[in-house]
Amino acid sequence: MRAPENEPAEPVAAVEPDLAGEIEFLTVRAAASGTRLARARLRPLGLNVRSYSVLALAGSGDGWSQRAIAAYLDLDPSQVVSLVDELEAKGLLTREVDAADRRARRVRATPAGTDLLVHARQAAAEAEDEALAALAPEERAVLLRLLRRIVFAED
Amino acid sequence: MRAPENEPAEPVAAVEPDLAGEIEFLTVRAAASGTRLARARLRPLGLNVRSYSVLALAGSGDGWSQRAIAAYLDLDPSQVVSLVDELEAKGLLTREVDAADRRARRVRATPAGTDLLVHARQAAAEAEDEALAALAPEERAVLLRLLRRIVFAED
DNA sequence: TATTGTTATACTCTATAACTATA
DNA sequence: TATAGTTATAGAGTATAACAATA
Repeated sequence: MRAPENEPAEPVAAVEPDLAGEIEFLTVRAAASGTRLARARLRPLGLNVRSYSVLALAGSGDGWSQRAIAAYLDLDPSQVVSLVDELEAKGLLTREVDAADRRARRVRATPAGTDLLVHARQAAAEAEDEALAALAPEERAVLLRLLRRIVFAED
Repeated sequence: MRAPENEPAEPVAAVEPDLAGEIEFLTVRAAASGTRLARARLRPLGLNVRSYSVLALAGSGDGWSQRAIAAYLDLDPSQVVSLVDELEAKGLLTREVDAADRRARRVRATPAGTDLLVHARQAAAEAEDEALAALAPEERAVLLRLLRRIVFAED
């Protein structure tokens, strides 16, 4: 699967493929396979990757606004609405008007949501471990640091 | 954008968010923003990220089969059909029956496709450079090597 | 029997625009 | 005038199943 069987013995290409040398290409592939693994393990819990992410935020802090969730997850605020709707309908989180700013809604996990989150985090961790099986712990730490730099432009 | 404005002063969470510590989460975010940058730069050329990838393979080697393209790009073979259809209709590549295996089609870039590919590769390189602006060249090399290990399970 | 390409379908994810209620 | 949430819609990406031609 990693290489085509029909690579020519003597290349005559005017342009080399070199996609394997493009970080963008590899990042997209890594993200896709990681998402696939995570999705498979979260499905039995009734979650997908995005609803898991929202639930994880709802289960932390003291009530995220939907705007803050959208910013943190790099989603459009309109996408957060349906994710929160879905989780609220399942009784996994609550959405309450913020007394200090009545435009905003504070999203918090319910006890049931917190319980599910424990299992979901375990599932996500297993998926990550499987996706990164080729890397030693120190290498994973390096990767984590580099990705943080890209995503949050920090360090 | 990187952090919510309403992080509590004194956290009371039963479960920490910690998504920023999950490589899966960061990889998906990095892939999404990289794709966004690449898409914006490829659009004026009439390409999206996936049609660019297929064209890049068609412009290299001596005629990839659609099956090999699917395996290399981690796409379902049925998805390759419509991508090749689209590029063929634009005259950017040809699809010919393989004489040695009449089930297979050999996909090759036309001169017009090769010309466009030169500009598309430049556009992709610019998008990558923008996406990785936070990293020094040596760090990009490290990232590249780690991603290759994950995606191709090699090294 | 197995594989290549194909068609079809449904679902998930992403991008935009417009609207409402509050500030 | 700007911001938080909402609704609606369209497009891109992904997953599956079934089929014809060929091996």
